[in-house]
This record gives sequence, C-alpha cells and structure tokens, in this order.
Amino acid sequence: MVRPTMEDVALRAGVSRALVSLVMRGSPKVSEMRRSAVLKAAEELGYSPHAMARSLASRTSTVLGVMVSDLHNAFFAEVVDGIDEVAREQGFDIIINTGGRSPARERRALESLLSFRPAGLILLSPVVPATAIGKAAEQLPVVLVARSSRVSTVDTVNDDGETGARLAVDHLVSLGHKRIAHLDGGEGTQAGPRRRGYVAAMEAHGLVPQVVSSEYTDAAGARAIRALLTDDALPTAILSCNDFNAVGAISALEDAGLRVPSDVSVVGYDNTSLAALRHVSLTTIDQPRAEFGRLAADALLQRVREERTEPVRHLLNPSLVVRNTTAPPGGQR
Amino acid sequence: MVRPTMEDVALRAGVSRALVSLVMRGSPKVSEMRRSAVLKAAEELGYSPHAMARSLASRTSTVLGVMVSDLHNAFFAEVVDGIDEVAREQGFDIIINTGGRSPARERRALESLLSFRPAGLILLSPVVPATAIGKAAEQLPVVLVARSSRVSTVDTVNDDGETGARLAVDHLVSLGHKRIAHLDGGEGTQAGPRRRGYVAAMEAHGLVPQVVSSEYTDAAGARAIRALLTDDALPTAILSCNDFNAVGAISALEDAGLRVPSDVSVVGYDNTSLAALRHVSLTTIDQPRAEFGRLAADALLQRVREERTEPVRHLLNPSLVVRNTTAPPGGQR
DNA sequence: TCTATTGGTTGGAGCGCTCTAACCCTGTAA
DNA sequence: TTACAGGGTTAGAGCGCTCCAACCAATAGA
Repeated sequence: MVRPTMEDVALRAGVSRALVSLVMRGSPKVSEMRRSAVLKAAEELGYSPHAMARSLASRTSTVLGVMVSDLHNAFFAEVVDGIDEVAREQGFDIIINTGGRSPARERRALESLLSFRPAGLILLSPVVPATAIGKAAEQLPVVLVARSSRVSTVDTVNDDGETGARLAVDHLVSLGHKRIAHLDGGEGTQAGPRRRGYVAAMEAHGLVPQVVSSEYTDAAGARAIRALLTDDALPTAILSCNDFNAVGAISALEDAGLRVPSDVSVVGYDNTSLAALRHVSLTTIDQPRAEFGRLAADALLQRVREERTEPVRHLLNPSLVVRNTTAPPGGQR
Repeated sequence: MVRPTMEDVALRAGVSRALVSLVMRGSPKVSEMRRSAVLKAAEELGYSPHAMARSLASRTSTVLGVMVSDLHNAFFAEVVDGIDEVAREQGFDIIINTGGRSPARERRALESLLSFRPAGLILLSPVVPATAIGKAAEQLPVVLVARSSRVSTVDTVNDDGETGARLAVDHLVSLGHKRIAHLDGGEGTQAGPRRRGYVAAMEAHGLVPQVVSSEYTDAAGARAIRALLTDDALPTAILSCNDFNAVGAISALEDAGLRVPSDVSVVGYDNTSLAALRHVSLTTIDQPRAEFGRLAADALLQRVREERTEPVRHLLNPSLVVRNTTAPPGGQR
C-alpha cells in the first residue's frame, strides 16, 4: 500500500530526481539513453506520478471541477459527456461532485471541489446563491451551465428557453390549436424564459395565454391537469415545463378518459431519454446537451489559459422533436 | 485569483502557522481566544485549507473516490446518495468520475481518481477488466458495487439477482401464469444471476423456462418481443432483465395490438424512476440502492481505518413492487 | 523556594514534486 | 591554445500544509 516516489525511480535508474521529473513531463531535453532507463525503472517499480504533489509544486492544475446539481437527471450526464470530451482532448481531467439539489449540500460540494484547487470550475444548474458563485469566481475561472449570471468574470451557457417555447407554440398553432395552456415550472431554473416565450408566442398569434402553476415533476404535472379538468373549457393542447411534467399530465388526462393526442396534445421540454421511449414517444423540445458541455469546457479553458477576459454568454438554439403526443385538435385522427 | 495560505491567516491573526493548522483541524488544545481570532482572520481573508497540501503533508486523505460507470443511469445516482450520506457523516468527501461504460475511458477515470491518492475507492458497476481492479486494490482499499470479485482485498455489495428473479416468477405464477418468458440481459452486469434465478424458479414450479436473448435497452426489449411474436404460442407473461427492456417490450406488445396486462403481463427489474411514473406504472423488482451506497461506504471506511482485513460480501435482498403491468392471464380483467 | 506538571504555542523538518540557476561536458570558433 | 556556446544534467529552494519535539508560562506539589 505504499507507492514509490520519484526519488526511488531516480535511485534505481542512477539519475537525479530532477531528471526523472523531466522524463515524466515528456521534456525533449533528455537523452534517449536516460529516458529509457528512467522509464524502465518506473515501470519496474510501478511508479505513477503523484498528481497533487505535482500540482502543489507547479502551482498549476490539469483538473477541471464539475458540480452537477442533480445526478438523478440524465440531462447532466450528457453535458458531462461534452465536457469530458473537450477536457480530455486538451489534456485535462475532470472531477465531479454533486449537490443533490440541496443548497447546503451543494455548498459543501463546492467547497470540496475548491479544496482541490482545480484549474477551473463548471457548475451545472447550481442552486446556491449568486454570492457563493461570485466568491468562487474570485479564486478561479467559473462557467455556469443552465443558469444565468451577471458577473463579468463568469461565462454562461444556456439554451434559449424563449425560442424553445415559441417553437412548441408555433407547432401546436400550425396543427390548428388555439386553446394552449402552459404548465409552468415555478421557481425551477429556466422556467422563466420558457414561460415568457410561451406568453410572447401566444400573443404573437393573437391567442390568450393560460399559465397554470406547476413544477418539474410528473406528480405536479398530473395535479395541474386535475385542476384544469374542473374547468369548463379544457385546453386542446398543453405545453409542459419539462418532460417529466408532460408525462404526468398525460397520465392524468388518460385517467380522466381523454386520449392523447386525439383529445389533447401534449408537448414536453428537454427531450430526455424518457421522451424517446417508444412507449412515451413525447413531442418535445431538444437542447443540444453535449454541445452545452463542449462550449462550457472551451470557455473555461480559454479563461484558464488566460486567452480571454471578456465574459461569454452562449445562448443555444433548441429544436422541436415531433413524436406522437401532438395532433390536430378536435378528435381528428 | 490568488488564494491566501495559512501563513497569511497566521500573520493576520498574530499567531503561528502551526496554530492556524490546529484550529483548521479542530484541535481541542487551542484557547478560545486564539481560535476565534484565527477563524475571524480566515473568514476575512476568504481562506479555506488546501486539501492537496494537507493530504501531502499528512500522508492521509479524507477523500473517497467514486467511479460511476454510467452517469446516464439514475440507478447510480441513488447509490451515490447513500455513499455521500455515510461519507459526510464520517468527515469524508467524495469525488466522482465516470467511465461512460467504455473500458478505455473508465481506465483513464480510474487513473485520474488514483492520482489524487484518495483514502479509498468505490467502483459502481465497473467494466474494466478484473486485473485493473486488482492493481488498484494493491494501492488502496476498493469496494465494488453491482459487480462481484474473487479478490480477497476487495469488498463487494450486490443485490441477490437470483432472489429477485424468483420473486418475479413467484408473483406471476401466483397470478396463474404458466408460460413465462425471460428477456435476458446478455453480457450485462447481473444478467447471469437474474437468468439463473428465473430458470431455477421456473423449474421449482415445474414450468419450462424460455430465455430470449436481449439487452438492457428499450429497443432491445421491443426487438425481443417482435421475435417472440412470430412464434405460435406467445407467453402470457414476460420477465424483463431491467425496466428499460420492459418498457420497450410493452411498446412492442401494444404496437402488435396486445394489451398489457390483460393479454400479456410484464415485469421489469430495478424499480427505476421510470417504472414509478404513473404513465408506465411497471411491476418491477426494487433494489435498495441507497443501502448499497451506505454499505459500500461503511465497508470502505472500515478498511481505511484498518478495522478489518477479511473481505465482506454483501448480498442484499430485492423486493417486489406490484404496479399495473401484471394481472391474471387469459384476458381476465 | 524549587521542581513537576500541564495546557497552549511555536519553529523546523519534510511530504512528492517542479523550477531555476548553475554546472559539466563536448564541439566549434577564434 | 583559449574562449564560448549549448545540450544535457543536477542541487537546492520552495509549493501549503502536518507533525514532532521543544518551549513557555502558569499552576500545583514538595
């Protein structure tokens, strides 16, 4: 359980510790003879460099910290894939921590990540207060994904929720819908832009917006539908704040004897793997998740290399994915 | 962008660096006066300890490395919750890395985790070869979750897949089913025990097992059903290797004009959040995921504290969750 | 009064590494 | 012959911290 150090390798190879260090860092100014002797000794000893000692001595880091607000949400997994891809290409490693959507736990996760003195930090949809983010940004480059910020040292990558909501409304209107309700995401991240986009799109079509208070869960979607069902005039189409909410809405509609999409059309948001399941086959709005990750990593690495000081605000265009939960209104099949 | 060190805090508080160190480690042998002075200075400076320098100097670590084979799978998120809970209680932090189900990437993730010299390592359903795990286990304590091992220095936490499959078969038999097919998980982790449990349970009931080759995805589940549909005698019940497979199977059945559960019953495995969605409402086998995490962390910390050298092999009992995809056979409602 | 004891505090060495500056060659120019 | 350049190599300092032994009152016991 005790790992060999550079000193051990140097001794065995009959060279100095500094020379071993040069070999390990792939320096060109080492003779081929010594290099192979060192590599052989390292191999025999099972030596591998101590990343922390290295980072301490060099006052640099090749690690990017990634804070995932919710590991349960596959959305973030795809963003992480994108981050990982770019980071690896450029010789960086990532370490992940999660806050489980709890500000307290997330704060601790942030502290923990920070204690490793990574080169930079990417926060995926963080729920900690902006001040905590600002404090972190004083110590290292920070990029926010799926959360906006006014801080000029922080870069952000977001989807354009207003555009996404508009795409959904346009789609429903083009099918002939006029009474389209929006099940709102409440306090959730990105709920605001989606709601605004919905309202704006409805008004642009000369229609009356109807925002129903809800949340980002399937239970909330079902509750919202049950509340709507007590009304006289049920909308002919629903735009949910996300896919989970949409699936809950569909269940509640079916429980009430209504058919989707012949009686009511439903559109989700996020294009999670859930939506793609053939059993669900939900029309929804797709966000380029891996692209979020790639752009976030790129932005971060630019800051790390001090190539840029101006903030970057990426706003990516979502796209509509039509599946089987939308159809013209009025029971036409 | 330059973080204060202990020296800075010491200077500001008018004490020695060693005293600051004692305060930061919560030592009792510090007067209340000095302690508060140090904490105040640290607060003002925005100081937080440098985990790597600490770990380097103390030759110990309070970090547990967690390798998640697939971030897309919410199963692991709940295991991580359990790990995090125990780790935090005992003053340990966790860092996560992921291998994205690719052995090459996972190997690199492992290297990266190892380079931080954590106190121990928990591998969630790793796909790297056993030798790689063995090598890691020579350097630090390792616990495997959802994968077995014969190495005596490695602890394991698994669900008893044989029992789980038996629970499912018993349930279906008690409903009156006789022709029950199993959609197999192929090479996937834990597919073997589930298959064996299914076969054994069928034979115990005097029934003929029918194993259909499939995989852990919804597309594979659908394919397997389409293959079955060409047969004359379709089974009256399906035991899928996991929930995704089950949902794919249900879709294919419905596409073929069959109703679930009145025509065919379907049972999943894992009780993912997907299964709980009211729209899916899948009868399935639940594994105590958070418990997996807790036990894994406990086992690891025992090794870290050198309280135990004998390997531990946890085999947890799964349980049946009856929802709406199972019913008596023969179209009875 | 002097010596022990004890709670609190400190300097210095050292963890495994990088980095700088100096050093030692050998080959070439003057 | 001497000077010089430059590739290859090395000693030593230092990164931010912990740990140990030593130290310093202040109190207690003899």
